[in-house]
Amino acid sequence: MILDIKQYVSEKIKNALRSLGIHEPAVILERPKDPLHGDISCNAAMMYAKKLGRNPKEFAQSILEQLALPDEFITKASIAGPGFINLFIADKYYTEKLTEINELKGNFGRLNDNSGKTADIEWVSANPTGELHTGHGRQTALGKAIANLLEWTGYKVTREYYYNNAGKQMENLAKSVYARYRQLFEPDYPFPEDGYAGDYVKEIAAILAKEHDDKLIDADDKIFREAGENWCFKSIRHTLDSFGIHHDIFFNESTLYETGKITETLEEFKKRGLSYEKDGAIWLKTSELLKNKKDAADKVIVKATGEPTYRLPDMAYHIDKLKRGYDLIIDIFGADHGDTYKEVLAGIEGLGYDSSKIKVIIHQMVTFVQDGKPVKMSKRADNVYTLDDLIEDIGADVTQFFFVMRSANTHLEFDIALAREQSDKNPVFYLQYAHARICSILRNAAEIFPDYSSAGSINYSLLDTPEAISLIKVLVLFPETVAAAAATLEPHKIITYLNEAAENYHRFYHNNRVIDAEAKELSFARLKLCEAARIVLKNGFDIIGISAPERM
RNA sequence: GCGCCCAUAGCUCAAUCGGAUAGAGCGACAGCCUUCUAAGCUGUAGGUUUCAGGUUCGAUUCCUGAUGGGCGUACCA
Repeated sequence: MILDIKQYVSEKIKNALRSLGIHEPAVILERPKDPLHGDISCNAAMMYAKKLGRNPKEFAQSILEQLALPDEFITKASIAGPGFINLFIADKYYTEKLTEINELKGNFGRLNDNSGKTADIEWVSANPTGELHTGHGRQTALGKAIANLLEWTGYKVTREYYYNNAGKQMENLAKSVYARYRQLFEPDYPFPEDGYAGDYVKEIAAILAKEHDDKLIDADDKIFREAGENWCFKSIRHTLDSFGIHHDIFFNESTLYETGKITETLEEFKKRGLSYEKDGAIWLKTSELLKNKKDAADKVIVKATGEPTYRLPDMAYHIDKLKRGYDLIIDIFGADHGDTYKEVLAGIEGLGYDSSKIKVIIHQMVTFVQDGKPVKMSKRADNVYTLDDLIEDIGADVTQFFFVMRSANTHLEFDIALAREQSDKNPVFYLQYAHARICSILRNAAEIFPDYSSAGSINYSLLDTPEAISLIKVLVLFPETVAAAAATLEPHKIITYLNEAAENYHRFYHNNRVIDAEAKELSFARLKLCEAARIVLKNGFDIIGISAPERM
């Protein structure tokens, strides 16, 4: 018996509504918060009673009569509150679901809602002008989890990094490297006022000095730019690597120039009368293109110097991504980019492209706190606390978890002291501990019951304690949790769910002795439940991007 | 000024498409280890969901306004 209980119930209620005169009934099913309200509740009576001029509770009764309960899967039904229909599902349904979990293992929770579709997610995309710092952490972690989440719903996912090694910022890096290099020979040589102050620039300069001594003092900017770029990019990739992130594509902005896509886009704007010249620059009529026209000013897309501003290549880039034919395109930015992406989307829409496939995730800023006080971890200071430092300090799992545990559109307070804590206070360990605990039991079981792994049929009906039933009910919800999290691109929903799963497991463990040499049949059933719990936790960890330790 | 985001327990945050008695963790207090991992479990205390209206059978959720905070408002990205 493998069936989707929600679909079963939904169809049944729809039929009941049809026979009561509702032509195209929409049925919304929910899981009540209170277990006393059953396993599934339906608000159809309240939704339709008014249209029919009937009392909701009385109408609920009519629906109930049409349902002909109890049946094989629904053991009990009741009407409660203002007119909810509450249904109680047979334990048998849940216990047999365990078989499904244990068979699917690492695939339990994988959906095929989007199989055959492709998605592209572009994130991090920091310019190679420095190391990744803690401010990059949130989007780095979010992108990692969201990419996983999309894969779990069936998408074939391309992970992409937009790489910009041209422009003013890079020149600035070149000048900064040059100044540091020259200072090695002339300590009084001035450092550019807005140069990159980080120590890493000195490190780059030192490498150049070691290789070339002072022979580069009159050398072209290019050599300093390249040295800087290479060093920074290597550093960024190293950080991503230690975070377990691997991009499939590093899309170099310069290719947009080389292939003529920038000029092409610009010409198209001109042709459509969406741009004009003023003060030597080319302006885009963003005030007309933006949907929210209030106070929207036109923006420069080509500076008086002839160089495009970031907007133009960004638009050409998104057009390129659209043309690649993905079903879904995701960008992740911090709140400081909140306005600019709208200009980019408005621009490409102005050129006739459909931007509805592009979903932009804007996450709010992160404050690092220690002992209740904000801690500065900015890039401006000479001694920078990098993302690498953070990972080294608290570990990749904790870093990933803390950045992903809150909804992206709310400000994140990152408690660095709590994150450092290798104890029960740390919410990551609560989850991982549950996993390690299960692994330990399974190891013990292998010794005590050598025949467990080859056991034939399992008597799941022995899983009849409230804790066991409650745990199973939570485990069964994993696939729909994945669907819900993916639908809104919110991986924190997985964490909220995993907390509930872990909590239920710990309670089960505490009240139900798993291994009992005197009660083999019961032990086997409970071990199967443990395995299922382990699978769900592990799969959830895979999505949010943390490890599943077997020992702690 | 204008735009976007946010406001929920002492603190950090959840809350299913608008659902029933708003939930966790931390902190506080009180219990549970001669049994499979106590990084665990159990209990107590803690709320006018910032405020004022509106829509609805029903609002933390949607709408309007106010207040407070974050981020933008570049010929930087």
